Amino acid sequence: MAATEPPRRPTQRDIARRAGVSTATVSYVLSGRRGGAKPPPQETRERVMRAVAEIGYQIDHSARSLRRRRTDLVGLMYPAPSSPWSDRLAEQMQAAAAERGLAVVALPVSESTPSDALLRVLRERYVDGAILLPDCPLGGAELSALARQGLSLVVFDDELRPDGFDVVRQDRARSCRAAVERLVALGHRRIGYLAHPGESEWAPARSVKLHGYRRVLGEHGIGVDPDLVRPVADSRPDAYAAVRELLGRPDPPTALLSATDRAAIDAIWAARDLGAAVPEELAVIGIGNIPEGLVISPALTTVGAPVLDFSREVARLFARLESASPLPDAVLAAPWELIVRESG
Amino acid sequence: MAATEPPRRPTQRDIARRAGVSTATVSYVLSGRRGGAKPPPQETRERVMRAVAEIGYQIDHSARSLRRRRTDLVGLMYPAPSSPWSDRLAEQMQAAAAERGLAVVALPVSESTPSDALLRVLRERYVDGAILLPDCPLGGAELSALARQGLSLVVFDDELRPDGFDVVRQDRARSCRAAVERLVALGHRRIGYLAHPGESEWAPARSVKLHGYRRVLGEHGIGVDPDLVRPVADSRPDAYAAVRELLGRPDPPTALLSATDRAAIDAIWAARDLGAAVPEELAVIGIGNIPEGLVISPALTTVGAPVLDFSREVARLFARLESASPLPDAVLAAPWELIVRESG
DNA sequence: CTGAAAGCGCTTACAG
DNA sequence: CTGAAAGCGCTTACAG
Repeated sequence: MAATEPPRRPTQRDIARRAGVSTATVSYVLSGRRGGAKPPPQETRERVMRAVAEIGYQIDHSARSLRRRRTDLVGLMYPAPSSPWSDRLAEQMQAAAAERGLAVVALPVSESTPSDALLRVLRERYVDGAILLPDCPLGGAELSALARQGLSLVVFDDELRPDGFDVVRQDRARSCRAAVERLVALGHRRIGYLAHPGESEWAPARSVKLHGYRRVLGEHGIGVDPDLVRPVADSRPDAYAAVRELLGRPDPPTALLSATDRAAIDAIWAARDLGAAVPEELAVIGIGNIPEGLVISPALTTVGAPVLDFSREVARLFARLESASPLPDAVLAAPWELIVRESG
Repeated sequence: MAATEPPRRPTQRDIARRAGVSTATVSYVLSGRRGGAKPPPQETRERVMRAVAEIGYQIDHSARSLRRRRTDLVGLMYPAPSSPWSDRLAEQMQAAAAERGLAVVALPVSESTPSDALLRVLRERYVDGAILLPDCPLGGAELSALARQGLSLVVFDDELRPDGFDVVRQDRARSCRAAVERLVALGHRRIGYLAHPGESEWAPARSVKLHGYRRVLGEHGIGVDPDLVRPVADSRPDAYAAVRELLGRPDPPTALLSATDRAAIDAIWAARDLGAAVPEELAVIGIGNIPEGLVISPALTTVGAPVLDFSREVARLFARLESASPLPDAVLAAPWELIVRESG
């Protein structure tokens, strides 16, 4: 048996030997293309393909990439956990990539382990290009440097200036403020906030939600009651418990803004279970606009992208990837909106 | 300006030239290791590192991989959409990988575009190893072939025999049947099933849920009413609408098994909104055991892994990866369980 | 202590 | 129509 045989992947030399041709011919047959010249004749192709099948040859990605100066891989980087948005984008990228024979890898960056290894995937050219969802740990200078080295990049960010890479603007801060404005306009004065865990320590550019909450309250002369700001994990019993607790206070909030739709949904459950009518006794507005917000009753008022579609952004990445000369920088507008439904 | 300058990544030759050393020395300095010999002296190291910083050099992944015969990349393949389970596994893999200086890429395979390009990531050695969650589109023969070529593989599958790769057994079929058994034992005769879209066309090995549902009903002499089997998309208004419709029938189901916890949760919402008491008037059991099942009230009875932890599986992948000689095949038991809470 | 050289597995202009 | 050869950017045994 071959049990202890050292694993060696067959190479094009093995194919060439077996088919009685040169490695050049093997390569021509496998790639199907060949400069300007005609492809090898049918007979030769068959001999090569037979050898490939018999040996079970698979091309070596590293060698091909080194030689061709491209990896045929694109990445999607996003802060973990995944969401319907990152899932959808991955799916759309994959469809577009498949048409071109490229593969897509997802690069979830965990809050807990902001792995340097993950950034190396971009820096060391594991991929030819990438789409970066908001709040990935890369600064403008670094992105420019990557772009200058030929990496194709489409970056979701509301502040960065494009510089060799494209930027997608969502105006998240504006629409988060609109949500708080709405609650204030509805007459609410005690407005709670379900924060991302650790959000209060984030850089300002990242904590647009908390920042907008504070700012709008301030503008209306409403002080921020720190007791009404609760960090809760995404989609966990935390939010439910926090809302139970908030509603049990002597001076409970009458409205809640939540950094995530999932926590907002948990909040609605909690309110319903406690017999607090939503939105009459507790108005709830989420952030993110995930599809589940449509299912709960009352339907979730939220802030987010109006449609679950990234065709433009995906098209832009591939346009950059395929363009012979560097494309001019683009700014794509994909603004978030306040989506008023029933809960607030 | 360098706007039209063709992007060229600097190489170790550029560093060598600038630092006045050979490329061998650059490589030694950068890698920090050097066969048995001592590393270059401090002064040389500094010169090299200075040149690296000034030029903004980043190593080329393809070239390094080709030479070292390893990519320092591991993959996590799973059927899209992502779930708390795939997220958690990605996070645990990433933590373990980061300790070793490796990166993790996620490989979500979409039902709609079962991309050949994605399989190439495994076949063509983009990665050194991978963990495959259940229902990835790779057969036993193919997995064995990949393993024989030296790919390290840990595969979640209830049927496959390990063969150069390790297998994690969850016994999903058994525990799905246990869920139906429970409903029958509770006296239910009209038991509906919220299926994965397209599940009835899946291969038997993949449709363990539907199959278990049918089989147990058959064993108890309960005919399967096709009207009670509804395909619904994961986490979408579908499930909510389907349950509304089912409960409006003249002969509504008194119990529901759902292929996903999310749809089960939607079902509970729908029942509550219609004033049907859960579990008294409609018992609901989900499959998957996602954390959200704990939040809804009544808490979701479900089937799934009892704890959100993949340390053993992750450790096993890295053991394979790091072992000089091929490890003997392992079968890890990580059985799903019926987790009885309140909803059914 | 350092560098010249070979070679990883491909691709591709080029010569025959 | 086909093959010999150079070279992509690294690493590493080896010679000096």
